[in-house]
Amino acid sequence: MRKRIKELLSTVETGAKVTVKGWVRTKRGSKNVAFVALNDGSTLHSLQAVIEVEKFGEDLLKQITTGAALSVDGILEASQGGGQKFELVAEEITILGLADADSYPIQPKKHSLEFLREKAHLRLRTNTFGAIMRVRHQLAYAVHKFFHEQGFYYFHSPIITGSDCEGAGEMFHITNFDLNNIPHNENGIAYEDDFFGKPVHLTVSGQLEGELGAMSLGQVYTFGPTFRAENSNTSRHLAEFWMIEPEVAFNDLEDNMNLAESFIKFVINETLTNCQDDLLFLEEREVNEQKSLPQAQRSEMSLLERLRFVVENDFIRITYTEAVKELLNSKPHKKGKFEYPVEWGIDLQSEHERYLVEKKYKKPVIITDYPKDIKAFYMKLNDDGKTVGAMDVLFPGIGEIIGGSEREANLDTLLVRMEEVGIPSEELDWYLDTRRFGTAPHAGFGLGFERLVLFVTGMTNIRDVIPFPRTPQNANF
RNA sequence: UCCCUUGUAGCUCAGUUGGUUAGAGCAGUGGACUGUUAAUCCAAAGGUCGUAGGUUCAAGUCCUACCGGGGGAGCCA
Repeated sequence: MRKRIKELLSTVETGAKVTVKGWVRTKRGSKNVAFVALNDGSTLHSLQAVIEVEKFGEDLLKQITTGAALSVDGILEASQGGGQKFELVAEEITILGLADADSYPIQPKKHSLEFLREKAHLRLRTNTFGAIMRVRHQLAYAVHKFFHEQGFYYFHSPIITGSDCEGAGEMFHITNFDLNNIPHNENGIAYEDDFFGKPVHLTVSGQLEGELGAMSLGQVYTFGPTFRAENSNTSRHLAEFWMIEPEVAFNDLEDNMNLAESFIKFVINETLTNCQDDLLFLEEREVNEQKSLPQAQRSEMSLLERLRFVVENDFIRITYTEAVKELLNSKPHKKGKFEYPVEWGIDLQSEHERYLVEKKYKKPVIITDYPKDIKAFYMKLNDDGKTVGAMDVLFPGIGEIIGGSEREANLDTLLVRMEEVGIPSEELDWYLDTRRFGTAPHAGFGLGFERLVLFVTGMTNIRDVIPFPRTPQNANF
């Protein structure tokens, strides 16, 4: 019977006859005996198969190359060698699939992440990407677990959206028109002849629909793919990414912050308890990676220390106004080190956020109550008339990991804001109905799933924490 | 989109102020080896130096453009 390696390695029982199927990581050995590291993806660890050369013959052994798929029947025994607890003494070997050694690109050696990015379909077979993907899964599972246990409902906001005024970024257009022959009428493109009868796009946010869910089911969350057609070429942006957006009726900004903080702590803690091997491997990987960096650029804490630190410490909570005051009093500002000048009303730049998070507080920081002019129309206008009930959660190395707010519940105030920003109210009539009928305070936030995975894995490029990244000029696989 | 940086063997890299036939490690191939741990040892093989122009007696090296990669910025999650 086939056993997964993860199961086998957690057993204490030797002498059992088992079948293992997996892919060859390395083969080594001498004249009489060969050792094959088999990995089946269930765990970081490979199982060493011990193969008597005489018993199986040179011809079979030659076919066992890095990347080949094997089925091995054998006896699980305590290992004679030092590198592992157990090994599988082979009794029968079936080659399920060959991997031509000349052309298989993944070698048992260190590859650069850049090279592996070009082989995204095969990089998943490396220790690093196996670990990342298992952690990613654990985080996704933890997201559902957290919300389910807190009484939230998983709410499926649409991927295809017809509202073209969400203002969260450039949108991808969807059409069924023959692009070489787009129908026109006197007003231009004849959208009424297209599939949906009007211009439609891929969603840039499920929030507005999420609010409808919250204003009926009480508390909901979305967790789905999100698309931005921005020409962003950075290590923190993807054209297709996964976003988590909880929305809670009757919550205010403070509740929202509490939810965000406990949520992040919960999901990180789940990986600490369930992904120890993978996290330890990623921690080691990071240490090796940073050896080539000057001391000043290395992280002060190891990966696991950072994760525990986030779980065990309260996030700093300051208002935008306090943050600006802090920046004005900071050394880099006084010495003129900031590229962008600081004054009340500006949108905080990366360098400002970095200073607060990485230099000043050295903790996750929640900044609230931003000037209304630099935030979205749906955020609740504060009593001062100048700021809104927004909150951004900033993480070291990542920047903004969460953006959220208490929503404007008052219809008239919301209409004024929409007019100021230039969003025609007819476009969002359905959304405004939440304020017309039984409006109530409510709040929510959006969390970029890949940014969370970045933080937990210690990776530095967002293209390495999603199986098949989509970025400008790149949609392979 | 802007700024910086980079492109040499399958991979990771070296290649001096421009100078003769471009090197190494790893992988792969052939062989050796008493249970290996990124096994080890020996041997042969592997290159249009990103592409196109230009400067020069001479270009991997200098200049220009384009293409690809990376980092930073903007936009954001």
